[in-house]
Amino acid sequence: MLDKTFQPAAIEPRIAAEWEKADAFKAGQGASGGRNAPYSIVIPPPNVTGSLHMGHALNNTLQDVLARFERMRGRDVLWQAGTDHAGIATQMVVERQLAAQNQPGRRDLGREKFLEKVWQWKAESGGVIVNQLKRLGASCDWSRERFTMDEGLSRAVVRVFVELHRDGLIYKDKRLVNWDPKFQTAISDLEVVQIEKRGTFAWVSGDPEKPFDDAALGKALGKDPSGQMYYFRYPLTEKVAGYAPDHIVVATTRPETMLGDAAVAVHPDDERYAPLLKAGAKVKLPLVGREIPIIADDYSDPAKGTGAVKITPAHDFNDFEVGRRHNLAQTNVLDAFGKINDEGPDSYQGLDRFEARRRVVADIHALGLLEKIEPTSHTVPHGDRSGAVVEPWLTDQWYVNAAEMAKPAIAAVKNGKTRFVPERFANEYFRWLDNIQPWCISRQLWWGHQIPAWYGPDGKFFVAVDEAAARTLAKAHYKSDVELKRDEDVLDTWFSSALWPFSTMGWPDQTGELKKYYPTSVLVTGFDIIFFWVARMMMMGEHFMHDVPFRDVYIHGLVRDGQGNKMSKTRGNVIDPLDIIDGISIETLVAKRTVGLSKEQANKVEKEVRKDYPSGIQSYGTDALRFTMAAMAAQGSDVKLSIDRVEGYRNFATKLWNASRFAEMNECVRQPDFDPRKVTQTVNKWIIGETELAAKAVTQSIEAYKFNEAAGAAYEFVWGQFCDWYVELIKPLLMGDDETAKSETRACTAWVLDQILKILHPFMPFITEELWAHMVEHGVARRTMLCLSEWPRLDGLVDQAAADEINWIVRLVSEIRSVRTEMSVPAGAKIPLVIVGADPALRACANRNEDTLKRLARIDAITFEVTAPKAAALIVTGETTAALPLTGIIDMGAEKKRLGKAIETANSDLAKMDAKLGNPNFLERAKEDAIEEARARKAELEAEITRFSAALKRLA
RNA sequence: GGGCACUUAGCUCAGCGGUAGAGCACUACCUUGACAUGGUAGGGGUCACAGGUUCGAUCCCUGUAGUGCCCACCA
Repeated sequence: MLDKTFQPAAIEPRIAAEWEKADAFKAGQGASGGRNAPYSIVIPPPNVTGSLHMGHALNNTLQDVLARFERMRGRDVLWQAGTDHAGIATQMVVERQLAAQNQPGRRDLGREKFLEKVWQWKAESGGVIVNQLKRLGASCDWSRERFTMDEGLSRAVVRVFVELHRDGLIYKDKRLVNWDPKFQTAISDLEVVQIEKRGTFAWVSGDPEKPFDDAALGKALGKDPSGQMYYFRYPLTEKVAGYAPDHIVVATTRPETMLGDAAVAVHPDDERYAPLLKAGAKVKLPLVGREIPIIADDYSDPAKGTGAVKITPAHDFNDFEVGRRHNLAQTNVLDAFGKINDEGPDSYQGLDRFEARRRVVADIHALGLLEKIEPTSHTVPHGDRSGAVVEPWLTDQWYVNAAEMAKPAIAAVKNGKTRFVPERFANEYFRWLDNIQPWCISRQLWWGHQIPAWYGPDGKFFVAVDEAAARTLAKAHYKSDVELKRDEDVLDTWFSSALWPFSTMGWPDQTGELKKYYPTSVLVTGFDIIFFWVARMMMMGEHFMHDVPFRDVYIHGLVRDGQGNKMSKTRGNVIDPLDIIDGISIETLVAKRTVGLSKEQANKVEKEVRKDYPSGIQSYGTDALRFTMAAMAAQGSDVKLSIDRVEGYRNFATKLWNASRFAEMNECVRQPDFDPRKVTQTVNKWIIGETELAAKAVTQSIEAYKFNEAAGAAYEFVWGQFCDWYVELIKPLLMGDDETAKSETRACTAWVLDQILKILHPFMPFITEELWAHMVEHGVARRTMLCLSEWPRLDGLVDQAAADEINWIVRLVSEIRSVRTEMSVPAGAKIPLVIVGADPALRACANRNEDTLKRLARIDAITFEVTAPKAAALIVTGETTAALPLTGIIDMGAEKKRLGKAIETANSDLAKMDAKLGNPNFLERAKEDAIEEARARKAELEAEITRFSAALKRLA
């Protein structure tokens, strides 16, 4: 027997173990033994350092819905699992751990020893995320789990690098990169986040009221030196005729970069500075003493600042270009840590860039060359991982010619080889690829794929798959053996991720998997990594596989909290999926949400948490969480997750559980020879037809990636049709003495329940698998697990006459109940029902369903009359008129009011129809259906009004 | 500065050229033999605003306002 309430915790581990034991998700099978077409998905590999968050829950629920659905449809499903080595993130985690354990740090250990530690960490803690994904019920083929740094994938990475280099698509270049001084590595454009800074301090030279002293300097440059615009006077080396001042004023938000200035640029047409250009004037760079030219360049915008702009080719992307045009020196004044290097004046060397900023401003002021300070608002680039302000820095790095590789990637989406769902994300994809910059792929880290380039003594490098091959190349070049040194840098983590769809399938070997499963069917991912990952997989896939990596790209939104806020640690609103699944006490929850926060933040968060969850979070189970995710995943919108919603779907699971208990108690046992086409009972014909419609709706919605509609259709059918009506309608049959009808109904209920379990399985795999297995006790032993059973393919089962009859009952019962409530008839009281003016067919129908009507509407006797009795409440549904004679019970006033209101509503609707049908244009131009519908509605309303009016008259 | 979305019930959101929907919340009644994590009935919306197209607009178009996101730039 099933327990009275559904306890997810009691069944989930057992079901998961059974799936695993049966190798249920292994690629190469399916509901029909994998004979059908392959269906493949590669998982967006979570960071190996990661732990499950709501984004994973959403992402993997959607993938799992697809995988389970297609597996049941008989497709040979490969859902490729694995994790990403996550360069910076992992290196950080391990470094932090070493520090926490007072062990020697990364640099003390040296590269080799440190990497050993990382691998050790990976072996011990790298499996967390995978186990958490399993708890979600993700039906990946776990036997094929891969890691971006395992041997095969590393081989693919090297191969790709060597070939792209050979083809000129990877090259080494010295140019400005986004340099992260905290991690001392280059990062790509995508890893830079812009953060808005707004200053407040203002000061103007020569104002005796406001001297610019140390205190003022502290205010201007205090904690965060961003947000202020500084105007410096650069003295001219000599007086220029036609130009009054003895200096030129330039503005900057990064004063320390002036140490590397190479010129001052003005617009060639800017008349203010024309004399300076004509005279070939120069300025003497303060603090440094270098003479630098005043140049003419279109880059200068006369409307911005003073119209004269300082040019620092080594520390600004625009200035770099200007410098190239004018052949200016690239003076790099910063070292890898963001400190002033030996190119700076002696007294500045070794100063941190922000400290140097203060000093430059103070020193310029001391020289009387500070003109003014204005508050400004500008965005400052930060490293997305480190949070540090990123510096444009001049170094040698490896680049991918992304513009070239983007061409086929763009074409593939343009010509429909790959389709974005929702479509509008294709535009974003194009917009980025159309303007793509070279992709900086080298990182000055240790954890990652080391770049396969070896340097000879003269700095010439040889790119090859391994050192032996490099040596061969070197020997050919130098005509002798020389010592080679491997490039120390590693590749951007996204470089290996970009190969994921084919590297996991064994490339560069020509494997059976590649042949069968590439291109993959669909990629399911969030919009935040369209550029990082999707676009790059497209480039690599097109280049190396000569085909797109996936047919469809389904883009889902972000998971936010119930109010639509981003989940964030400091806000304290991060909901852990496992807490919803397992439940968590309020004390533990508070502790968890406040860990690592400042005291002030922690207090605030604690207050919020205690308000939102006074008694913690109870255990709702995986199925409820998954169903919530699917039900909320409307295309193109974020998912706002509220616990209330999860609770509602947990209740749905309980409802399903109890409906199954009902079936069990009534010995509704699955019959192998049950044929849904051959049932005789109207109610059974009806529910079978409804089952077909529901199955079709769910199927079509999943096919269209409309997860919310699929979940909604299943929910409505199970609760609104099966539980609310079918189960109630069959009770008289199950308790009656017509044995034939009874046994048919039992078999039919079992059959419908089977279809329900199948339809719900992609969304709620645990409870459905459990119920499916449970039915074995009383029925025919299941030959397969539900996850490998066949998806319902139902057709031609809708019986319109049966549907009409059941709908008639449903309407009549609902109407009677409504009147009972309105007339304040006690819920338990049984009352008579009079059907008025029934024709033989209606009379037969009512007789057929006598027991049902009596039971559901609490009727004690049904009689037929030509006219409605006096002192009765009138009911009108469609063609049927019925009356509830409520002598002694009925409140005449209430009934009059009710009838009056009904007439009023009907009249107002009728007026609308009349207006519509009275409009000649409508009759002339509207579609035939619309006109027919309006006419039918008008007739219906008129009939209602007539009958209600008659009733009202009788009461008066 | 450029682009893209969004604005529908108290809240969170679906939907759609032709009677406005769900979940939660709310009100009343009900422990009836699956289920109180339940049942029954109900209240609640000029579908942001203004124009236009159309026989007909919550839906299509234009504009306005507000909100969110992405990209770029900053002297």
